[in-house]
Amino acid sequence: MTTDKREGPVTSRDVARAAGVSQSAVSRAFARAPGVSEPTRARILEVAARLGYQPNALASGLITRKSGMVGVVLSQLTNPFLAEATQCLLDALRGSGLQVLAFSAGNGRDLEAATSEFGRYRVDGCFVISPHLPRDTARMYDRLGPTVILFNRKVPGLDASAVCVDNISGGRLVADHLIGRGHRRFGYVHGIPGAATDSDRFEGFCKALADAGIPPPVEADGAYGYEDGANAAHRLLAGDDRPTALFCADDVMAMGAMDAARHALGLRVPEDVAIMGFDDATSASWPSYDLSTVRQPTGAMVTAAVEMMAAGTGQRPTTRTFPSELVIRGSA
Amino acid sequence: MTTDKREGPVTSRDVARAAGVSQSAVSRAFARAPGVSEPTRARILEVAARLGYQPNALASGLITRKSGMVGVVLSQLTNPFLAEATQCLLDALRGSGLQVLAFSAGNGRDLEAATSEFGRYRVDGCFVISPHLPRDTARMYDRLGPTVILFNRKVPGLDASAVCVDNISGGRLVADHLIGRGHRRFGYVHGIPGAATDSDRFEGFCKALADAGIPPPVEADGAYGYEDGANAAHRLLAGDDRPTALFCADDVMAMGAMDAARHALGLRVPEDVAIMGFDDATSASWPSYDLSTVRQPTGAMVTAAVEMMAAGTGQRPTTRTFPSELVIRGSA
DNA sequence: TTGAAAGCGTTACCAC
DNA sequence: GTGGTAACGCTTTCAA
Repeated sequence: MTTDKREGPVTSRDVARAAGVSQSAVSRAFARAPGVSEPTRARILEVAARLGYQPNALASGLITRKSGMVGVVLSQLTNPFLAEATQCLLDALRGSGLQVLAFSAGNGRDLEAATSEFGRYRVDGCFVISPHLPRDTARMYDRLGPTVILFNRKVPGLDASAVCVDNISGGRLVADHLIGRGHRRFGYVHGIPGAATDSDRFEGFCKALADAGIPPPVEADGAYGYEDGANAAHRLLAGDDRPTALFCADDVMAMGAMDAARHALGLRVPEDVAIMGFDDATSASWPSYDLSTVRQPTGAMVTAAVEMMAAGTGQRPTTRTFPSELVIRGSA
Repeated sequence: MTTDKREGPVTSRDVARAAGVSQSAVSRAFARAPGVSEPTRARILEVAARLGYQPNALASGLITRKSGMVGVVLSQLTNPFLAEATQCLLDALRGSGLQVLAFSAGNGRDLEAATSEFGRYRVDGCFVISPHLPRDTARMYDRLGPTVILFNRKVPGLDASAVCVDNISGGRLVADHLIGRGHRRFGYVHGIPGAATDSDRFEGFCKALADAGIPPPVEADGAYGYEDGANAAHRLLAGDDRPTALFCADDVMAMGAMDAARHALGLRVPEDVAIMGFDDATSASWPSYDLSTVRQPTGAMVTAAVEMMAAGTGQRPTTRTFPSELVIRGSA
């Protein structure tokens, strides 16, 4: 009837008083713990619902030393593949009952800041979906304690778990396909310098070229952005003896390159120049681009990542590598 | 030298012991609070750094009744505009020192779940970037307590703050432009049913048509996805007396419609059919689409949203509406 | 099955 | 300026 004098959210004590039981009983009722009879639990739950009681996750996290949150370092949501992967991870996490402390990291320094914040909030683990991953991240693992899982990034010297696609063989796949189509002069558009996603794809690509006795590709810098691909295409395709095929380290750059080739340079794709990307972002399949690319099995990777997290801290750090799959469309 | 017996993270007591001060002193040193001399603070900070101490945010949140976190309901990261807005919001929040508890909501029910989780974690406020926003959300505000800010969604009956673009005048802008270009037969592709973003744009569009004495558009259903736009184009542009101009409730559907028109139906854009979207997602400017659209001032909207959050709970709920701006490109 | 009591790691209010 | 001490709201023994 009369509202209590207490201000702020209702506590388990309030519920206890109203239900005529002890505070511990309320706690047990909500924890689904034994030690409370079914009738009392029912009454407690009912009273709690009437009062609008919600257990304070901060308090329970404090005492159990488990916050119930996992950190997620995300970045470049403007990149469709990264956005898709992030969405997929968040959805998968929903099912595990863990809350997500999100941290947007634009660069390496942000990643440091992320570890610090995650530490303060005592996250139970953390995922990193970032192409920027400097070596210093090793310290992250040490300082953080809980399980760290890297998405799409394997760092050899680092004591953290990771899921990633086989970038090296992905690069080979592209080269082999292009060679099979008769191409002999190649260009490669780099992703973020130092990222394994870039260097491995490049390595696999070059190795396959070398194996076939073909000269290495001309290179252009990039950082996984649309403009990077467009600029690279301008530079690489301007000359007279231009490459007949371009491999871009990700789909977005490939789309930029295609647009530049077609609309700025007046070249036909794939007749004048073949272009391939990496990721198989959904927009790669749109007819305007119809981009040949290498698919990353995002769903399986995310599932594995969440499983590894669930397996917990006890595990030795492991890297699960997923096979990359060639997706042939019209651009090459 | 010797590691302490304590397991788990180091606490302020540990630091206090090691620095030869009281635990309260450590607290004050970290809170930048007065009541601790500069020399002692320096020593405390140094010892803390050596020990790797980080204040437990759960504990401080418990006592201050401020978790330092804001909830963000996000959805459809696969939609470039939503992804951009989300990224923008997260970055803006970074600057305010607030952590982000992210919740991915695919539909209305998820939104309910979000309020519950946000409640448990005692978030200091929350943002909702979701096109799915059922009426029930009114209860959200009541149950949550802290400031709620809706992004891109105004709900008349609801006691929550919101930032959004002027969707009605945006719809008018599109109609007027198209009419000026001589179009007289129109089609409209709907977004998520019931969303203000859809109904307002539709309303403005129809009103302007009516004002010019032009019959209302033929309509097609959609839900802001690429496929929706493509399907709609198929349906709307199949007949003989097809519309000469299509207005899609967002850019992604417009791109789907363009692709279908061009590649499946063999129509030229804009010669055979003009197509316009809404949002001005970055990919709208890519030459493959070169899409005429209505820009939402994302940056300004996000800034305003964060400001409103900073202003705090004391404020009366307000809605800030931003002007929409026509962006003319090649598709219309 | 139940309740009392001891923390969890902070902040805030006291005296000194 | 400094150090005790009482909360914050919960989980978890431990007796009854």
